[in-house]
Amino acid sequence: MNLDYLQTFIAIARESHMTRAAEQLHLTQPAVSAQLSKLEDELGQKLFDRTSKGMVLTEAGRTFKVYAERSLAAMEDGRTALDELIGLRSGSLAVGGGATATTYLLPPVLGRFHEEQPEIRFFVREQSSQQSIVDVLEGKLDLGIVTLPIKAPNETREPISRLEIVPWVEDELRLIVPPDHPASGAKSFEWGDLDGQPLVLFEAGSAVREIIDERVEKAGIDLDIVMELRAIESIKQMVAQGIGAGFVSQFALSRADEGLRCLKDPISRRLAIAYRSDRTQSPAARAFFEMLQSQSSAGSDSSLSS
Amino acid sequence: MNLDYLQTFIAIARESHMTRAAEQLHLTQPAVSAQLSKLEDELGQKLFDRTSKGMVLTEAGRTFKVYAERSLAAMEDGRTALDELIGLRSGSLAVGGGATATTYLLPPVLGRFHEEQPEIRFFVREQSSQQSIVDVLEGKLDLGIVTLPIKAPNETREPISRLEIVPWVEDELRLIVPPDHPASGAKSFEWGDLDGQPLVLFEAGSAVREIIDERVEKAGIDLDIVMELRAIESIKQMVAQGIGAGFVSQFALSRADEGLRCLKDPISRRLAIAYRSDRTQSPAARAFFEMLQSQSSAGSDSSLSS
DNA sequence: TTTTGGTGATAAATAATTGTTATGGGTGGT
DNA sequence: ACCACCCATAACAATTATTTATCACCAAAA
Repeated sequence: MNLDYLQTFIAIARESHMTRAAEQLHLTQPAVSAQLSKLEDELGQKLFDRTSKGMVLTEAGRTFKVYAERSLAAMEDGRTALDELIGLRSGSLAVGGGATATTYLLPPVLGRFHEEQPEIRFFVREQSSQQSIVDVLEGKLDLGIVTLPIKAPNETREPISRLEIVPWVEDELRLIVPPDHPASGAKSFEWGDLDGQPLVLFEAGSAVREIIDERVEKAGIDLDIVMELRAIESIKQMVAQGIGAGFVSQFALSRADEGLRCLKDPISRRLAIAYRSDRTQSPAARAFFEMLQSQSSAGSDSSLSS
Repeated sequence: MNLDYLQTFIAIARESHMTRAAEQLHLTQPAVSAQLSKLEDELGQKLFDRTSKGMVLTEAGRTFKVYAERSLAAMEDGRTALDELIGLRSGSLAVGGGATATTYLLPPVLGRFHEEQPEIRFFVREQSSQQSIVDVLEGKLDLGIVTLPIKAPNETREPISRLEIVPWVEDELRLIVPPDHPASGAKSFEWGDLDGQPLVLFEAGSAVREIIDERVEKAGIDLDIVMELRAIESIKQMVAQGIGAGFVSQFALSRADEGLRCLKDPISRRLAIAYRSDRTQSPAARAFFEMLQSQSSAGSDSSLSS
């Protein structure tokens, strides 16, 4: 059963005239005649009475017309819905990332995107890079903002082969210290300065924590970790309260020169965008991905709010 | 665009597997593949991501699926609606007729029909035979109960050629007189008896009145028409009140032997069923027509209530 | 009455679509 | 490295749709 038949049927009903309907449909009259006959055969009932003046709907025809129009309208709506997806006039976007990304990097970009495409709905999930990778592989996320290097996950059976990792922005971790700390006001620090000092760190398992742990081990010092937290703002508050020093992303600091840098060996990390290259990206995801990339190259300042 | 494509699309989405979908559809895998490709080409977007494990809906696919199902459901509903028409589980029926038919003849038949086909809706219109003919020709009525002979109408441009007139029941007009009338209790009358007598008759233009007028003229007598009415019951009431004698259909009388007959030349008329033979009769109309015919042959008694 | 103009239906040839069989490329598991 | 399974593609066959030309029919006009 062809939907064109329904279109033809509707046209004949509208015109009450087969030849005129044929012209409108850019078909010849015999073609229309054949289409209608097939439709009638398939439905088992005559839809029109043929008169010398034209076509008159039978009761069956009047009854069926409603449903034919409904069916065609549904298809038309479907086409429109797909066009809206492409035109970013509808659709949704799921993005995952760590605390730094979701708290400081994504909001300005999301704000700008939302301004341009107000009809797109967002889902932003703060979670570990590992979890973001898994979710991207399983299709739960369109895009994941992760810290490099990534480790292959073992919690999923999805193949990792087509996971695309595109480097995004470079981040540097800075040491922040309480106001009454000896190093307060300094521009830099060395690992030896931290030996035995009380520290407030991200909880184990986070990407930031792993970087710190690795550096600490290399420096051969002992840390006095007095607190493990999940939120950057919490760490900043704890440090301000004098509980200890802590490491946070440069993007979490209001001024670019804030925080102490490790001069000899800057604690840098690269954030990347992860997605499945073997899955069709929704138009919204593609558009947002491109905005992410243009933002990273344009604004090298810490806020990214350009 | 073929509706089978939508069916195929739905099947693939349901199975997440093209080959399995093909089996269910009794097609080969390449056929299904081609259908999906055509659908995707027509919509301008990929509906599935092809993986080594099977098919995964894209956002476009998820979006479109809703509309595809809606379109298919509408067609299915349309088929069901047509089947219900045939099975007399839905539909409507418009019948027109004169006072005798709509008041005394149709009710018992309609009652029986409604008992058998309770889902059919009726429209019964009491009007002149002329108007019924016009309405049948214009498609406003499925069937018309008319008094023979019919005259060609000139109020419509519809061709009269295909108007089918099927004789139905024979009716006899009887004279009814007031209780204190000299002829009260008699079985018959002659036209001479009515000369100068007060009479209560149907209004001019009705089929019954035309028959009476014709006979009166032939008999060469003068009538004292004191009242013209439209409803049979009104005439009976007026006669009962002693206002004058009147003519009514035998079917309007409770007993078959009631009323006075014109022995020498019974005032008979034939009622007929009119319909357009060049229009498809709805299943309900056909069924009702057949019931009308079987009733007329079966019950020759005055009530037709068998 | 015959004629004429307009209706949709039909026949035959052609065009387009659809389906099948056979095969290939790619991916993931053994 | 191979195998099994997925879908895509190619070539051919079958089916379906469309066009052109023509017909039968009806109604209105001559």
